[in-house]
Amino acid sequence: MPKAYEPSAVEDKWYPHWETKGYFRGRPNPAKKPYSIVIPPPNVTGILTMGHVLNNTLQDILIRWHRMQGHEVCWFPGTDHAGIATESKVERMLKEKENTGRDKLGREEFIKRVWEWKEQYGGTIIQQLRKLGTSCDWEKERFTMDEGLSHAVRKVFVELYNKGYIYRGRRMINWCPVSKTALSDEEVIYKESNGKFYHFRYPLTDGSGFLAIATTRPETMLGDSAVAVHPDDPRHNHLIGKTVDLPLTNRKIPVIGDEHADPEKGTGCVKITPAHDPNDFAVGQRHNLEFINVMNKDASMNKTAGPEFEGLDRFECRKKVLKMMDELGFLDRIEDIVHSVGHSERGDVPIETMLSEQWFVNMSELAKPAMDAVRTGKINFHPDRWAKTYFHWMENIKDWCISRQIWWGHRIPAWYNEKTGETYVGLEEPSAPGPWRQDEDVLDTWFSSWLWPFSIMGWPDKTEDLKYFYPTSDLVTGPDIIFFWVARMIMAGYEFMGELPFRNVYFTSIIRDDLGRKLSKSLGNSPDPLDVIKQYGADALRFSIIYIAPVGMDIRYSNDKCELGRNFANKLWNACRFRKIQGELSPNFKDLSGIELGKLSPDETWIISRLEGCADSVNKSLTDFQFHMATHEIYELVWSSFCDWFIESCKVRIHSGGEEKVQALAVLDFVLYKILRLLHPFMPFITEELAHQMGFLKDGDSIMFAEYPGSGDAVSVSGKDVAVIGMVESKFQLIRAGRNLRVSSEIPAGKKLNYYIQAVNPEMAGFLKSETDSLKRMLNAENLEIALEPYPADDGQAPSMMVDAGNIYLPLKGAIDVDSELNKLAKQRDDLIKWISASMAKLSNEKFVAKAPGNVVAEAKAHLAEMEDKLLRVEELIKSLS
RNA sequence: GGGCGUAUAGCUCAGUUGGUUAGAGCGCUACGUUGACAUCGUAGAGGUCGCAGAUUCGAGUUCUGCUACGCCCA
Repeated sequence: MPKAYEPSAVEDKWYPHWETKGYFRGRPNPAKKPYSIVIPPPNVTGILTMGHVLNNTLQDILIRWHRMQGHEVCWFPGTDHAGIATESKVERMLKEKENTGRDKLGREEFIKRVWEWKEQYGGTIIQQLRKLGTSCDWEKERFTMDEGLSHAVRKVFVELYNKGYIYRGRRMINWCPVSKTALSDEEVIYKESNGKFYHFRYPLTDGSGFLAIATTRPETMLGDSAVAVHPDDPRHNHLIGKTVDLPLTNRKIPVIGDEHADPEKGTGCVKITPAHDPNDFAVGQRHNLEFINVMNKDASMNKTAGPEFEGLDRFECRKKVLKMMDELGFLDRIEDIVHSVGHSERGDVPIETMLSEQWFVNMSELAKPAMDAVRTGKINFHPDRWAKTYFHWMENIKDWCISRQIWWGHRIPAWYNEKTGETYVGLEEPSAPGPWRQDEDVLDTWFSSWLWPFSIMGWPDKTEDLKYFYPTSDLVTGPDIIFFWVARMIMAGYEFMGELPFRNVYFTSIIRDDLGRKLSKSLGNSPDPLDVIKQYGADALRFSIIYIAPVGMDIRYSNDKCELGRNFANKLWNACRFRKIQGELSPNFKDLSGIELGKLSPDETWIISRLEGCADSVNKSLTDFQFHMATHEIYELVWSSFCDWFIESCKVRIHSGGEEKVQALAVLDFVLYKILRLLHPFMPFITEELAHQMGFLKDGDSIMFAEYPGSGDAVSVSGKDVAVIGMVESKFQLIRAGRNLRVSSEIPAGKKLNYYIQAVNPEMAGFLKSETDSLKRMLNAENLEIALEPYPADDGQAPSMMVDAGNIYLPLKGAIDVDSELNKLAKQRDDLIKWISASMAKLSNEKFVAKAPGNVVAEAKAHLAEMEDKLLRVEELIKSLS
């Protein structure tokens, strides 16, 4: 074995092996319990990001953990077609490479080109996920535009239409002027921006004065159809019924009374543009106003805006309107404000709200069972506070705008009869006499994603997979898509399957850079996971990112944090390397068969109990989705308990040879194999490699299917063991004190020393004597004297340390700094006195004794006794020096 | 404006139903290549747990208010 672990060759070897052997396959098997996860489908255009790394590592941990527990496991992978993103990406490519585009090519040809692009470049991320070690059942990979999934989309559309949930209507929608399509409310991102409040005067037609209004969007005044004042506002309500001459147009518009006008805000007058603002739309409906659309689809001004403005971009138009209003003397003043402006997710420009004919889903009925499921705990969110966010959205759920004015996606299965105007919605083109024209629009990508948990399994066919693997077990995803995806999947699950889609939802943290900034392409602070894998190894990346992920908060990540995982892998590697150097594998490594448990050394009992405890709490942590805690447990077990203490102390037993060595090696093997299995879900590659290198597994076997350590298989924990384990801990504490004496006396670690130990009681003396060899080795001592008496004064004075097991002295033949030694002891004495007096005060408090639980009082008493005992010992040490 | 969250060591974070002297990793200091590992070892320093109250025998932990920062929704 090389001195350092080299991940890349190992990773490149095992992944194809696992995959070609079909180890990732999940097939319905009535003899086993099913466990399934559907991947949150990444965009087919996407590449692997740190967010995917975190998300998919967590899923793989759950998947591998359950697989090792003997469940029939299936992780369903795939990608979504990301309508707007993919379409604009391909269009950009076409423009650059061939100087052509969507409109030049025509619908059919353009879609053909997108498919070609998808076949050639799409799904990069699927290959990249393999580098991470994800054990998805790749034979089940699906794409949201596959025929089966498309059929599911059409079927759902038709069903909801027939139920009256889907309708077509002219409503206020969010419009992206760059992608030139409608968006759902969720796709609008509000950003705090600096803007201006422009104060205008509109002249009353009767010449009796002006109405002062203010707007952030002057260009929309061209579409104003009223000015509203509050009906109870004494300043203005006498004007209701009059008209104003809308400047820059030839229109007279009415002054209306409506409660939308807030007397507290500004002048109390507000301009009403019903075709370009959702609130004004409502006012327009109430008062039967004109809906005047003044914009084109690219947010330039249209003919209705007037000849002077037609064709101008909305921001150019704003400038022109301002200039002209100023010249007319109608511009009062301009005020700087900060307000939040809706931006389009993809185009990153301010969206337009406008009136448009679109398809919608009425969600109110769908939401009911979905809310019940979370409320009654059929579905659990982790961390559970996300349920509050969920309920807030669900209780205020709005109709979902699902039509998009793009070509890449599922075309809406609606046809219009060009003669009769009749609308037909169905799975196939209508056969009735036409001519029929199919709706031009496609559906929101999420309208296919929300079916993912069952469409991926072949719905609407009643497949074996559906029967066995649905509902899925857990879902792992980001909280940013709780509305887009999670909530809608729950609704779809109940509506179409009559059942929940998953039982647990784990919301991941959001990854930021080490300065706390969001990772983004434009900032250039987005590490490429493949580079990280190359540099540190996939196991290291996986382990590190889980280890540093705080519970329910954002992760601060930087590549150098992967050193933690890399070093840990190397530590494990070298522990195994050490074991290999000692000789052949023990035949009873699996279960210690043939070794009499009563004959285990105290250290061996201790490490086995540590191991069992760790396995228990790792299982518990994973059950509670506390991944971070699980990695900390294992890290501590391997590095500290196993390597620092157990391996070091067992060396003396190995070197002594004979039966002791045989047993020591057997325990080492037993523990190591368990550690590898415990760690496998987190670090799949190195654990598989080491399990084979060590000989724990035969050539044809995989650690993927080895039994996961758990509480059922404890080798020994009895009352006697508990006492032994406590003594072992005391021994380690004593060793630490002895080493401390060496360092503070500035004696090189390599120099052999003599120690004198005064044990705290005969039992401890007996134990320490039986542990002389291990103590000597770990203290690097030449000689060790263990007694019940204090260090004899006639040998001169000696620096000492007091610990639970007793006092340890470092005889230095007079070379002792009595003053500093006395200082050290005095400090220890003062600390003890402080604690004792606090402890006594507590115990003499009658209320404490009366009200605190018995065990707490007993513990406090025991503690006090212990402190008092220690104080006596310290005072004796001080006396011996002075 | 409404909601959610966070504040503990220089940094990033743990800290179970309140109960001994509050922990880890990184960083820092000193020493060290002793036959697994310098991707390492040994030892050490470092915290009035954001502020102010309240409840309690007892508060990092519960409650109220405040401050600061972050996210979501309008």
